[in-house]
Amino acid sequence: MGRSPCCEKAHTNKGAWTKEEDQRLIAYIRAHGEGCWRSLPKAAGLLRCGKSCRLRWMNYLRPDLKRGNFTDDEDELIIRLHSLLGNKWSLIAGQLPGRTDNEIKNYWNTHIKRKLLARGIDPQTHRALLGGNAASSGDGAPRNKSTRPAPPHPTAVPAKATSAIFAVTKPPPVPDRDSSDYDGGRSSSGGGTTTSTGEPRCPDLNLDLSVGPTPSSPPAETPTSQRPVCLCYHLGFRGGEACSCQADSSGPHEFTYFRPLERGQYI
DNA sequence: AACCGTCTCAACCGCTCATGT
DNA sequence: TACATGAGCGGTTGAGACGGT
Repeated sequence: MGRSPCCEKAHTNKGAWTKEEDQRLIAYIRAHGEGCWRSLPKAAGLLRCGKSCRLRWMNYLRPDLKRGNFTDDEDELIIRLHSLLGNKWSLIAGQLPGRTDNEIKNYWNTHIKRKLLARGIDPQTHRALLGGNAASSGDGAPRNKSTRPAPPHPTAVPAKATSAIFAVTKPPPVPDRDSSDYDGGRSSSGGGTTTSTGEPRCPDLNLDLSVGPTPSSPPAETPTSQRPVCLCYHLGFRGGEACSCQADSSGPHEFTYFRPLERGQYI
């Protein structure tokens, strides 16, 4: 629709990446960082579309990726985050160091949906399934080509509002492009969820739920209803486990805490 | 061993959003 | 302000792996 293709498709490879292509991409990014994806393939001598290079790097080649099975804790965290955020895979991935949005999305579709259904929970709404027909609401039949996109998540933030509402409290910018969580400002790797050492950074759960511009001026007696919300607490992490929001409350935000979820409780 | 159905996950596609001019 | 461009996101696809018969 009037938009030029992202690359000259006639001269690009498609399908699985070869080892040689991987090596070229890795070598190029090591030498030059993740610059302009559009021009990267040519510069790196790859017959690939820039998007394809980015995807390959983000989902497979990044050195900080955690390969292997998801742990039960990760399962539960994904479920809880999904109940809050809906299909915002990049946001969810941002809370799981070393995991990619694509990986989580696949894992959700292949494992967690089924797990929730087995628990009698609708994977889209996170509510108890009613009777026998609830499984029809976009359940574990991802291969059905007639499957329509799931309806908007009842508890999720509307897609358009995400950027305004979830103004993630970011750490200071790190100029080092080697640190693979660099994302140029908005990325699937999650607004800097991990440190360069791979440590989880719970402060990134300090999602600012206030509508409108990210608060930048000092809050003079911020009304409770307008305070940022600490989701760590809601997710059951407050109090030293992984959340440092409380410590951050000396900063510009004074957090409002959601009551934590109880065992077996979903939103 | 061969066939077939199912599952998994890397990759693609089309769209939206952010940014620059 | 409007438009162009590039980056990123989420849904979908398809090849290969796997398990059952």
